[in-house]
Amino acid sequence: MKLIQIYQCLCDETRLRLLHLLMQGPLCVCHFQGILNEPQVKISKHLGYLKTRGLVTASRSGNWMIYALPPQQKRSVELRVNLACLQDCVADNAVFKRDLARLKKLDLACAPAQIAKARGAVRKCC
Amino acid sequence: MKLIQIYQCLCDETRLRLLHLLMQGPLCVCHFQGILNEPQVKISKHLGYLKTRGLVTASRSGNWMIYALPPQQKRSVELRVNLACLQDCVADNAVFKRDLARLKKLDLACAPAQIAKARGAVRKCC
DNA sequence: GATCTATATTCCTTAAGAAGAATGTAGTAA
DNA sequence: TTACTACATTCTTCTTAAGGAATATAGATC
Repeated sequence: MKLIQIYQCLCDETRLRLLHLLMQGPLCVCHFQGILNEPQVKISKHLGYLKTRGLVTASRSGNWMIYALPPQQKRSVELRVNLACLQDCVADNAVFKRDLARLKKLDLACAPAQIAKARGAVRKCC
Repeated sequence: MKLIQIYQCLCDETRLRLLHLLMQGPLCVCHFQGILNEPQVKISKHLGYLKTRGLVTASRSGNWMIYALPPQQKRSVELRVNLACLQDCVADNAVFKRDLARLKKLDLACAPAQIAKARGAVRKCC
């Protein structure tokens, strides 16, 4: 069942944090590293786990891999409902709030690669 | 985090079916056996898993163990939201609908022990 | 006390998952 | 070509989990 796979993705804190951040828009691996402050392997493997189960998509942009949630119209009902649910549940959580705060700071210094490129932002954003 | 434990409970189909049935009210192990058509060990162990993580409560009534969701006011926000979410997600699923149908049939022949007792129902309900 | 019933626990096997170290790779820059 | 950057994969170790067979236990019945 598809639903089970969603729950499997949701039962690890690192993955919850990744998904939570992705709800704000696409990001590349180095952004996650900076925000979560976790080693690259760990981030990369969890993103792979999410990708295998269809919860995120990946696309390359130069050296960067851009991860994103599937486009709205492609999200299953189960995914949509559970993402909303997740957001409710972690709204007051310190870790998740800090992640969001860091994301906002990051956005000022360095937008996601897609956007950064469009803006002609500095190359070495990560 | 408490939320993770909830998701851990939700990522097995058997446990989803158990929780889904419990949303209709308390049940004992033999009821689950009949409805899910799964061996006793399996049911019992999954109920134990749920109990350890606080998603269900257990109380003895004679030979029977009655399992139930925690009373409404004792359910965490996370649990409440996720149970509602689960109910939405499986509403159209054949397996879960069949479980509900069987539960209703079961109720006619043999109410949960608590109720059965109160009604003076036949002893050997399981 | 002996037996039966409903349920739990233990033991075993197998598989999946998490984490880190080391290494590989695709694309960029010089 | 060489070197660098961002990321992925492989290998190993450890832990958790699932399922079934066999056995144990608590309470009811005789």
